[in-house]
Amino acid sequence: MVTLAEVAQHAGVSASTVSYVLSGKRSISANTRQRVERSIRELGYHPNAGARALASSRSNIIALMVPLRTDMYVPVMMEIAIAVATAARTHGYDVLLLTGEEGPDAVRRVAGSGLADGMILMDVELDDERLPLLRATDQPSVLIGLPADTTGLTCVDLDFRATGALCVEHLAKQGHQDIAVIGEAPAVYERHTGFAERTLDGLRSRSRELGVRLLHRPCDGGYDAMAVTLARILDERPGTTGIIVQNESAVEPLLALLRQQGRAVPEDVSVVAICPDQVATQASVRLTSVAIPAQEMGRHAVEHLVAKFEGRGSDEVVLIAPELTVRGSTGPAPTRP
Amino acid sequence: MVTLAEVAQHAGVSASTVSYVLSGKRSISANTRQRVERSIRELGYHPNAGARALASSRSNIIALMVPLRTDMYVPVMMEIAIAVATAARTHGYDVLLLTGEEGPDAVRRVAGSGLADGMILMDVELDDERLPLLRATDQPSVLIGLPADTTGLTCVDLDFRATGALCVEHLAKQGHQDIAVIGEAPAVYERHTGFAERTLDGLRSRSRELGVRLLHRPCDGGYDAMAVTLARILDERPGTTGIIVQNESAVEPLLALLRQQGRAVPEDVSVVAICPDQVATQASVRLTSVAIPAQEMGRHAVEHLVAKFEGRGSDEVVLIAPELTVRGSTGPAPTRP
DNA sequence: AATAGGTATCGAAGCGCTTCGACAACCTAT
DNA sequence: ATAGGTTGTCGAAGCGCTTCGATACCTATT
Repeated sequence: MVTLAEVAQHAGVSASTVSYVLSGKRSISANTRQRVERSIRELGYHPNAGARALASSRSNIIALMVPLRTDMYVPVMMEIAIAVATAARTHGYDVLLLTGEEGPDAVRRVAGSGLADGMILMDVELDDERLPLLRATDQPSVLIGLPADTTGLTCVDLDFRATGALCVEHLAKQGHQDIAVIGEAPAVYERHTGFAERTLDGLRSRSRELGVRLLHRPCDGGYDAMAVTLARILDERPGTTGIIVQNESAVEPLLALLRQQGRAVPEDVSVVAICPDQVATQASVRLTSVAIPAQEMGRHAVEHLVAKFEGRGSDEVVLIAPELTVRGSTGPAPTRP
Repeated sequence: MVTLAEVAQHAGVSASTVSYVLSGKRSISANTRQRVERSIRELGYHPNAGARALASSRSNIIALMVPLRTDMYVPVMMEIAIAVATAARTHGYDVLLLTGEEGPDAVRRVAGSGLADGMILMDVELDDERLPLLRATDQPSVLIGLPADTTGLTCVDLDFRATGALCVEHLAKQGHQDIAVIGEAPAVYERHTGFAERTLDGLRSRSRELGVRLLHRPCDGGYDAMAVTLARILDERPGTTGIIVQNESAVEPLLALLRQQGRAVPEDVSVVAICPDQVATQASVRLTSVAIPAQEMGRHAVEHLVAKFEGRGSDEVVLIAPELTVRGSTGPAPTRP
């Protein structure tokens, strides 16, 4: 392993000079800089991460806590994780992957050991058990998702309330009076996951304002669960003409079932999905949808965290405005025979 | 931040004694050990990761390189990543998430900086550009996936060759003579991804042995691509009665299309999928499938890597035997009218 | 001509831990 | 009673880096 000292010797300067070339924290003459850089290249020098962390008390690592669960939005989670990792690299940080397995203790461990300079938490619940710990340490952090109480926290999320409202609006504008919402798995609501409840909130209040009828039913993914859920919905509200789906793994089963029952999309039923664009465009019907901006969320989270590291941070809630893309699955409500 | 020295003082022992209590590398009297452990608890001490890494030249971190691409198997990748992270924790390691973004340089950077003690590479191509670098460093590593040349490498993978063979066998045994294979996206084959080619290999050689006709077509995910691919297949081989799918995002579109064309599964067409169990059980038809054992692969990879750290490692290729689970999507070939 | 202010570099201290050799203190077998 | 072995503990030396004065030189100002 090549060390700083070896580079210094090779370049004929002192170790501190090499360090300053690397960090740019003091001015170095062009001549010296070039000599040092050349030595670094020739020797194939890489600074030792541990030594660096010890001396500077900064690890240049961001911890990312992803949920262990696999009952929802897996591809989105993955996309966010990759976006975080990629964005972090552009700021000179690496990402440490923490699973839910360890629970809240992971927060303590990471903060205590100086393993990471800060952390990003995904899949935050409304009353998340990690939050008290987070507030207790002075560990800089950013949440992806919105807890009930955001005081003293920085959060990034899609504005799910607005998303719900937007979906209802779009359908109402086309004359749909009876709208059904196919939601996430029941477990997601039982956990009081922020985004699910907020979406529901937006859906309900906007439909109240617009005077349309709304029926919400949670639904596990998969064909069978969807079949049961859809049957119940149509039983309870036979006049349903608009459906909003917020569950990736229910999308395709829903479309298959509607097709099978001879209900045409969008002639008989309009469908709006809340899902990644990839799902919306690859479905058997091009779905009108509100996208989950995974990339953007990951990027924002990293940028806010890095800002905090540099002292320019502020506690703030960043809600990304939803965008509804009209594709082929929505149209005017059929006129009642 | 509490330090070792503070713990030592609090417990009335020397720093080295505390260190030995922590590492267990020298015997410590029960009395002393308890006093030290008590002090650790009372002070809320966490060893500093950087200092530890510097002094011991072990970081207790495993680097995991995931592909950046999102054109295939995203949920599987995520599942493997989580399995790796979880398994790593049980051995006292954390996981650093590296994306493909940085390319092969990441290998150099991680190896050079001592950031990680070893690395796990996912999504290995047959002739992967990271491999020469990996062989050049003495960085312990494990691949998930199989390159063309495995000398000096440790690899873990599902035996995709056997998987292909198994699928053909199952269909042939039921009397299917004309089998179509719906493969991964063309890009996957162009990249020479090991698993895709190996599967194909197994499919081809077994079908040759069994004397059944096999038609392989790559296919991008999504409904439209699937529609085109299926039409071509049925055009070219109208007598096709067995279909093998190796592309998660083609599964549901395929089933929808078959349904739409009035081809019953499994009465008219038998379908075997190569996909995670979750997909197979949640599809609109319970799919006979060969599962991708993501958990097992992640766990194996970590265990082999840890074994290498401890000097018990060996270069070896671990192929996990495929298991075909019969569900409702396969049956005897229809007798030709 | 003397001084102030920059700029470029060095030396040394120290970050918090691991680990090696030393050494008491005790036990056991002669 | 003594040599030889254990066992438990300590002190000190570093691991490779950052960073804080200090210093030496150079240019601009009075």
